[in-house]
Amino acid sequence: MYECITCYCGIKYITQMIWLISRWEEERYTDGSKWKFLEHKGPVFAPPYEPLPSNVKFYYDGKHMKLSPEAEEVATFFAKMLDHEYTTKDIFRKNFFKDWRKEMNAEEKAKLTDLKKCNFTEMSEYFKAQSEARKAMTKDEKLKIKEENERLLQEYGFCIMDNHRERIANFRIEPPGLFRGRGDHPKMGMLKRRIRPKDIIINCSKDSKHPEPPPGTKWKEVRHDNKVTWLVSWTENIQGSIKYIMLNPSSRIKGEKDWQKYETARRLKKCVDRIRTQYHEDWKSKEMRIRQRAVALYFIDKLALRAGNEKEEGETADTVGCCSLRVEHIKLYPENDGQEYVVEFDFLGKDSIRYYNKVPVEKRVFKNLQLFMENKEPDDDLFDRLNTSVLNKHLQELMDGLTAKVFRTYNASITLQQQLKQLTSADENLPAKILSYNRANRAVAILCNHQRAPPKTFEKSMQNLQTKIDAKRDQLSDAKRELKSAKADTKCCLPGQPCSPVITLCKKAVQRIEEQLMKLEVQATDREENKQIALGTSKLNYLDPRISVAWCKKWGIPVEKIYNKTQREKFAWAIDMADEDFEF
DNA sequence: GTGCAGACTTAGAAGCTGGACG
DNA sequence: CGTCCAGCTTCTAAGTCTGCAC
Repeated sequence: MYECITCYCGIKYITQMIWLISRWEEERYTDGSKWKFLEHKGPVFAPPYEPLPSNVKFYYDGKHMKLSPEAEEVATFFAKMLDHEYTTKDIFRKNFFKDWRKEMNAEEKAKLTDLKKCNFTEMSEYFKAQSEARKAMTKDEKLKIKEENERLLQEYGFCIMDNHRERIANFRIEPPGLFRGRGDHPKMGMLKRRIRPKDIIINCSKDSKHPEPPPGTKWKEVRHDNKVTWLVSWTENIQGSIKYIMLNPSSRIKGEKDWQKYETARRLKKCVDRIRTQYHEDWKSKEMRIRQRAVALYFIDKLALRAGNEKEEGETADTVGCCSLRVEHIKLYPENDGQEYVVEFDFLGKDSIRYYNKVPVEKRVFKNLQLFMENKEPDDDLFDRLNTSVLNKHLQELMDGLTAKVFRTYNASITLQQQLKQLTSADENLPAKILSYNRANRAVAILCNHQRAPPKTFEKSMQNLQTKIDAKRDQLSDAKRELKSAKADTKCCLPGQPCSPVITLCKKAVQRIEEQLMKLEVQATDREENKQIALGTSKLNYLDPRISVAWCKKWGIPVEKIYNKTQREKFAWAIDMADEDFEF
């Protein structure tokens, strides 16, 4: 018996033949519909607020004060974050206090006027104790919770879309709390409201069994829009944007889209030379807007910058992408460290991650940049005649489906392919090949500027690893010594004659330890090189998985070595279809 | 063109867990 | 058998891009 591998329906089949036509080859809709049938159970709401036990006290100006449940709940959000840097930031505190006051009753409002006089430490201690208690639970208790989670997952975590039972990505509604923006976000600390059934729009097919709202409540709306893929939506109160519940990356609908994305990038591969020639030409255009477009496109292509949409000032952190670069974000050096025409980039990109890079550029680009910056203030737009919509309209004319982000996908994937070719050598063993893979992955992560905060435990874990390596070295020299003495003892290990069993054993031991040592050393190198670089984002979003699958097949590397279970599920389509000669 | 809503992808951090290790 | 931490999972913010109204 074979269980269905194309979704989570659990149907058992007698033969595997059924998958000769895999789900990736099922017929696709041509009219813009995303599905014909959609049935699900709706979202899981955040658990209701549980008031604190009466012995956990809040103090204002040193004096105990009993808070109303509404005010108390918001206070606990702050208390839970007390150890976080956020709560020391002025904007966070100001926003929090303003929103907290809105939840207070008249009496509280009159009394609580200064956040500095609020003492949340007992609350904070209480939550810490709770989390300790959770950790200290018995196996049985933990198992119970696990089973309950599993039950919830089985009931709410799946939907039926067309003929498949699909996993839902985020079936739980975001619980209320304090907004944590990234970087210098002007709204950090604001209260994220609790979402109620009357905020929720349900999307499902007419002929499905509609999800029921909790007893005594109503949905905002139930609609049947098969031109979109979401199951549930609501409007969030911080930015007023819409949030969605959608399917897991393993689903047909996400997988097909992902596949399509890489196919678009492969089409770019076929015409990228032509496009490059054209923008080189356009640097000479007599129209300023065309020159700006051409220089911006050059950056997007060469440096894998994001498009850079305009953002509403004061609503979000001040971050930029290519089209929204300002004069203050670049510096020009006619000559720098022996190189000519160097541009220094220094700006905050998505998630307020700093992009810093010094790159030599063509003379024409350099001269154009000088021209664009003439008579401008530091906070003026570098490309004042350009925005993402103009740029994307132009790209659309160059190739069907071409937008700025396709360049990132294309350059990431082509870099991986080329790096793998360059770095993999046939005579290396498995750990070394995997190191090569990670290095190729790393080259892409650096190109895309995927950074992470160095893990808090980095230094320590590096030290631990070094200790292990030292121990392994000692072990190796011991093993070698033993081998030597074994040889001396038996004397005869003549050519052509089998060694004594003792010697064979010793030799095997040495070999095994050498391999273990090698593995540890490789691990140390890998980790050191990875200190501030995040590989996950590029692996998940930019690298055509078929390149990796082909590489694995070519070198006989089990795909599990580079993709964990979740990743294999997401990339099932690629694992299904790529053979070792796949070329991006 | 511009502004905005909407839908969807991309992103790093936080939280959790299971397997290695003493 | 308990501890610890790396790797995985979850979370949700922050982008991109399209389409529509004016």
